[in-house]
Amino acid sequence: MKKPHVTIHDIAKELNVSASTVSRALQNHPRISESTRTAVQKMAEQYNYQPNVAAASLRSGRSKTVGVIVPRINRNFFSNVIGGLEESLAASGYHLMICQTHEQYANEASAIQTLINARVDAIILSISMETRNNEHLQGLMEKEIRLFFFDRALEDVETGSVVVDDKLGAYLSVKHLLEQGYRRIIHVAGADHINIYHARKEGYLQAMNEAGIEVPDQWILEKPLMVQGGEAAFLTGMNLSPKPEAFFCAGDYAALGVLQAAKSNGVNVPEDLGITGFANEPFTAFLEPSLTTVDQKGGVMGKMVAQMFLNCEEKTTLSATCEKIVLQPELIIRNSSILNR
Amino acid sequence: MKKPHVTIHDIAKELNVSASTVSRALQNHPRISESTRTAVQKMAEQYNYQPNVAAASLRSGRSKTVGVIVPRINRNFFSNVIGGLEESLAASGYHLMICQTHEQYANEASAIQTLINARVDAIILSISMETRNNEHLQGLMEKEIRLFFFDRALEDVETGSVVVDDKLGAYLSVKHLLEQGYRRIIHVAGADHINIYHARKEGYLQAMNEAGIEVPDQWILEKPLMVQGGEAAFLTGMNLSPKPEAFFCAGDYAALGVLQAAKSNGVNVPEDLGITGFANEPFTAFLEPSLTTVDQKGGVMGKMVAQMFLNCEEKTTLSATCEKIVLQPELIIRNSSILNR
DNA sequence: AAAAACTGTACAATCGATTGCGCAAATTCA
DNA sequence: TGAATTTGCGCAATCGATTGTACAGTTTTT
Repeated sequence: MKKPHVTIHDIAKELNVSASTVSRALQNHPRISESTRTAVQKMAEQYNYQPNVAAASLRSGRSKTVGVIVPRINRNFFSNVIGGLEESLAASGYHLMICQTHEQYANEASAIQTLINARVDAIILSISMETRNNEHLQGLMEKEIRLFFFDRALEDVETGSVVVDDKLGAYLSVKHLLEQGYRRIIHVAGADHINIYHARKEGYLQAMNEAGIEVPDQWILEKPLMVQGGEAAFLTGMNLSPKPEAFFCAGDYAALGVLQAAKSNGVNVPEDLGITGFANEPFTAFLEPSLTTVDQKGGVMGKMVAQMFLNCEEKTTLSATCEKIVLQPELIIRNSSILNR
Repeated sequence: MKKPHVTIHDIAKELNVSASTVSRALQNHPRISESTRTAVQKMAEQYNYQPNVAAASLRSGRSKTVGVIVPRINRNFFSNVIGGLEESLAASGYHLMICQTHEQYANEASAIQTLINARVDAIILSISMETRNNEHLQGLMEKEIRLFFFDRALEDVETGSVVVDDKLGAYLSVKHLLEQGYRRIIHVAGADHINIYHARKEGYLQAMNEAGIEVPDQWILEKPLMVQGGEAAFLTGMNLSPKPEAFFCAGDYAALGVLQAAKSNGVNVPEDLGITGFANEPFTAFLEPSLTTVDQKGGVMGKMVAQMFLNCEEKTTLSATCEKIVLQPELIIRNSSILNR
């Protein structure tokens, strides 16, 4: 007893008008009389008519869906962004199609193909660690699919983006450490070719520079930003002499690694060693000591990208798509970096 | 310089055959000769032909997308499930369309409508806290859209589901507490009309029962499973006399609330009070003491639902869709529940 | 009053892939 | 050799919505 979907033809037949009139009435086309318009709309309501997106998409070439590509969907930051995107876009009748790259370029390229194939109206992308060029994005230009970056962006692609001011976040974090009295501050850095990690390093260097502190190369430890990377950084760093007084980590998991290593080596945090992270992962609030970190405003970021896309859709000008929004990060000061003296 | 998408007609023209031949060749239709088949496929490859999903969907009525509805996408468990789903389904050429309910029935109903409207091939659902009946699911039957539940399921709907054995998880957790020597164990429970929370309570009761412990009503505290709920439960529970010796919480955040309240009230964990949670949120490993909890196998669950759906797609029998898979949860024993005596 | 402009609607093509039907050529069978 | 079957492929309808064009009837302009 399958009830088929109601079509405009069903409505048309019921009202003795043509399907095109129904279509126009539903779009509030000016050339449809008030009376038939309301009649059609009432009938559509009554039958719970839902337009067939496939048909509309086929004809119009626009699918009312947006593709989202993230490294991993189950990272707190990314799922927050997706949450924000979903809220804003669903309100305007758009759907989300989600792909993960697992930080691999090949997956990213195939996700792009998949989404082109699905005729998405736009792609919202945060590039993988492996991504260093934009070859895989060429197809989008050819097919005139809009592209937006968030958080991790390729510098040389002219397109809209919403990022957080990573340099500022790092700067604030390091400045805070300096104000607390920590001087010899190690930076546990991420892969330098990713814009955000590069920017975090820059912020670190600027803060140190302004404080008149020379940063030797050994103070910058590029590591995988995971617990193990943090542990490794701790061991390497604590072998220096004089010993470092604080670690500014470009990621929370690395900071966690440093913290755990410090504890198991009998180093007191924050008294003997200050630690700050980056990302405001939920667990950071519950660590002991709780971890100072930088919030990247994932939800807000998602909403802003959505808004940027929706703006572009309204004015059909395909230009003006390359607005670049930079959000202010928020330094969240917790116990891992507070020296009471 | 927009390059339009390549269609079967382009390929047909190039090879001087008809579009239908191209279509059949690409589907390995038996009535197409080996030679033209390979010629078509080679040409399709060369032109990087991608079928237009909208057109295929319109004609065939199947969209090659699956709708997923979760309470919140940025909860660790749900994003793990989605990750698992995405991996398995992408491999078979399916896309995911994701909606969140924010635990509200109205949102769930409208998400269903949205997905019906998008002509998804199936809907994979974990119901919201507010959902108590299946009225909003009726439309799916009429439209013959397959439905699968994961984790949170409605008992009275005949459809496939993958859940974790919540009762067992709770049982194992409470049994572990009992083996450690804790006797007066409070249960911080979730809303009882949700199958999973009901099952966790049952597991608790069974373990207590087997240990010959009578559970007075006051030991079961139904609270919102968040930090505040845990704090409230701690305060209520510790007012009992004799004082409880452990808290088994139906959620990790509630357990965190209990833990924090215990600490700020000078109650030592695990010496004076054992605590266990449920869900294996990432932060639980980093608490002090680290929190004993139950892992729900989110990634595996996602993969299994995906597999169940794919199996149904193969054999076009619309029956046999109501297989019910129950996964074994894993008790993760950490420091918050270990009494060394 | 004739011409011009506007209103309201229908017709039909279109988007791209799928598929039932039909037909000719090739092959098998009697 | 003629009939029956099989093979290979094209034609044309179809899915449902959109949209340019046409056209009759009305209203406005000159």
